[in-house]
Amino acid sequence: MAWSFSVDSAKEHLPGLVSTASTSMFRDSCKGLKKRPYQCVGTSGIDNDNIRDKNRRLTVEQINFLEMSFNADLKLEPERKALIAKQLGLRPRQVAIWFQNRRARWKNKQVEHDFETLKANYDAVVKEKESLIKDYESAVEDNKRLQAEVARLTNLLQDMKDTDVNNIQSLMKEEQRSGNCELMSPTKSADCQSEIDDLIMPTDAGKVAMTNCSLQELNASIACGVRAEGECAFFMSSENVFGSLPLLVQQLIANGHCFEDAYNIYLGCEYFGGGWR
DNA sequence: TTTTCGTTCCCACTTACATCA
DNA sequence: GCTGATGTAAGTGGGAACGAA
Repeated sequence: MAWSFSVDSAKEHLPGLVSTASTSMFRDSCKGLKKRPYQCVGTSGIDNDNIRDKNRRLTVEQINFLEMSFNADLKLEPERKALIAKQLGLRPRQVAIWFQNRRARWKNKQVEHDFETLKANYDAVVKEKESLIKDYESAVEDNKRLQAEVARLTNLLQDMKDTDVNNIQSLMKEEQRSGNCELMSPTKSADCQSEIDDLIMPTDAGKVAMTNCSLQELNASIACGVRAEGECAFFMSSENVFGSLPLLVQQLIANGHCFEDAYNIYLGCEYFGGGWR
């Protein structure tokens, strides 16, 4: 195909539409494969209709009308296209192209919006995951600490059983005989056997109440004679706190054990030994 | 009834140009 | 005035749908 173009004649006939810059581009672009109608004209010369369309921007009014129409319906039926084209003074092809490009822009916006939504959801999930990991690590630490405590007490108890089991049992029997422990006294124990069983010898070892309670708390619980859930349970006379403690506990404390360990050992003997009754 | 062909439309991608900082 | 980034009108190629022959 032979391309024929005269820049001078174009400038002469269409001075407002053919700038120096665009004409140089015009020549270059004609060497490319993709050409616009206004760029490469036939031997007949300039195509005035195509030149007129040179990347003409739509007016604000045209765009507003097209936007309104687009918002009403993204698709464009042939009848509507013809009507819009007539109303705006555009070619139906231009209206169709505008709708195509507008749909593409709309789709891009949708993709962006979807991306933002997904990103927000992802961030929330990550945050929740971090929180769960923190909780898990805290639980692992607690578990380690409790296991160490169990091991320590088990060892302590084992040592006591190995060395003093006979002594302990005799002490406990002596305590039971003396009636020092209210609930464990012969008279009380008959009435409160089920309570004692629940307290001292539960079927579930985990229910044995062993907590860190101070001597004051201990005294208070003794005075009230009430065993709150999860508290150390002493059911003894309250005249003299130390003197009312089980003999085993007294002896352990006298031997240098702290109160908590002494009482835990006492309960452990109750639970594991069980032979004093 | 099935096949073929032409037309139209749409989409994704690309190009060329206008505009702006 | 030049330049790069961005927005937009329009070109291109391919596929789908549809009707006529």
